[in-house]
Amino acid sequence: MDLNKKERIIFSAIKLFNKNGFHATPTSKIAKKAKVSVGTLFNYFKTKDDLIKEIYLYIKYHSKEVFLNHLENKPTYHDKLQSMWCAVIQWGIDNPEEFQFLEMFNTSPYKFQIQEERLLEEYNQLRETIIEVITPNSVCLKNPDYTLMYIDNAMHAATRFLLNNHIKDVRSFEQSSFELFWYGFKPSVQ
Amino acid sequence: MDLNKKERIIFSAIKLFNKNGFHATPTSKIAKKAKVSVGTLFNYFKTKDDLIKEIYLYIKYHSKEVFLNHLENKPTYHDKLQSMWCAVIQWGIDNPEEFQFLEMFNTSPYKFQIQEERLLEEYNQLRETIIEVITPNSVCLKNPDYTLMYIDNAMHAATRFLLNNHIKDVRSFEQSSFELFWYGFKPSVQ
DNA sequence: TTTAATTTTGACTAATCAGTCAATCAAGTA
DNA sequence: TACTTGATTGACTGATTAGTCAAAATTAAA
Repeated sequence: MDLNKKERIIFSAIKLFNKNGFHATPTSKIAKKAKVSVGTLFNYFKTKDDLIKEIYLYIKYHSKEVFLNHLENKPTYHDKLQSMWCAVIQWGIDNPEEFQFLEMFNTSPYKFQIQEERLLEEYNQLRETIIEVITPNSVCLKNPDYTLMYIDNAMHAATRFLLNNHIKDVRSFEQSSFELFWYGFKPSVQ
Repeated sequence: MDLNKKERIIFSAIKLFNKNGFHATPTSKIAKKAKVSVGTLFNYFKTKDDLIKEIYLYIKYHSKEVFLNHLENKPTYHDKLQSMWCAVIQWGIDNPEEFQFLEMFNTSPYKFQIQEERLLEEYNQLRETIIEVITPNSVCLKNPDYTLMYIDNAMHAATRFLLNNHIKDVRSFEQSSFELFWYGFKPSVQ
């Protein structure tokens, strides 16, 4: 089991799926891009659907620290969220292909085929932590699961905007996008 | 040109694409579900890719009023946005299949193949209106295009949550989700 | 009713694809 | 070196698919 080879297949597949979609990306092209034979690809992944789902899990496992690491060691919950906000955006900048793949996967029917216990467990831990962080806000408490999803979505939107447009000053964008997220639309009273 | 027949094909396709994805939905199945022959399907749509893109445009044209209609006739910009917020959520509830299709299409490579002048123009008008509405907020003015996308995304997130979870009291959810959007995370000072 | 024009049909085709497997290769071992 | 084990290969296959087209059905016109 050559991990290097397996990862080469995964990364080639991510790029091709992003470019052509799941339907217009034959396994033969993935294998060619990964400099591997079709036979090898099917040694490492049972089926094409399996490959797609494994890519998702791979990215999820490799990116989850991004969330958690930045919730600790900050005094206020404003700072905790802001720190996570910036970290997620930075992850998107560093891994644009993985980011785009996640967006595509999450809106596809594959999403509902994922039932990975270990992943759910780890993310449940993340869930608890974030809920703890947002607890001081009464609105959030009404429906913590919605709030969780709302946060995740807002970070994704910011990252997507940054990736699709040419933003020169990332730091400044992180700042003002978080400000909109944090203060909302109420005209600021300053 | 039987419009009824064309719409039957479109709606059958939307449902099948949502269920199985673009790649695993043969045109033969779409035709069968629409109670039409394959030949007829290809009479109305040049290719399968063409069908997919036409569905997107169809939904866009048929849903754009939802945004605009609710920005007028409200006194404050808080009320305008809230009115739009509720209208979009209601549209999602009334048209869950169209909603899901849009989400799938928007994250797919097809998105970048759309270059419909007329649509861009109509949405540009919407863009101007919303920017006018949000102008009083200084944060939004820094990057109005981001704000626009942020609003759209937040409404989508709320709708998606409502569709994927069993929310009994829609009115109350509309209220509290908009509150989070409007006031942000800052602990309310009441 | 007859004729002409238009729409619909579905069997068919050419192309493509996921996945297989016997043969080859590479690495380790004695 | 000779043998064993496991990974790799890519030509091949059976199944599936997008799209065609000549014939049939339907509609409109005369």
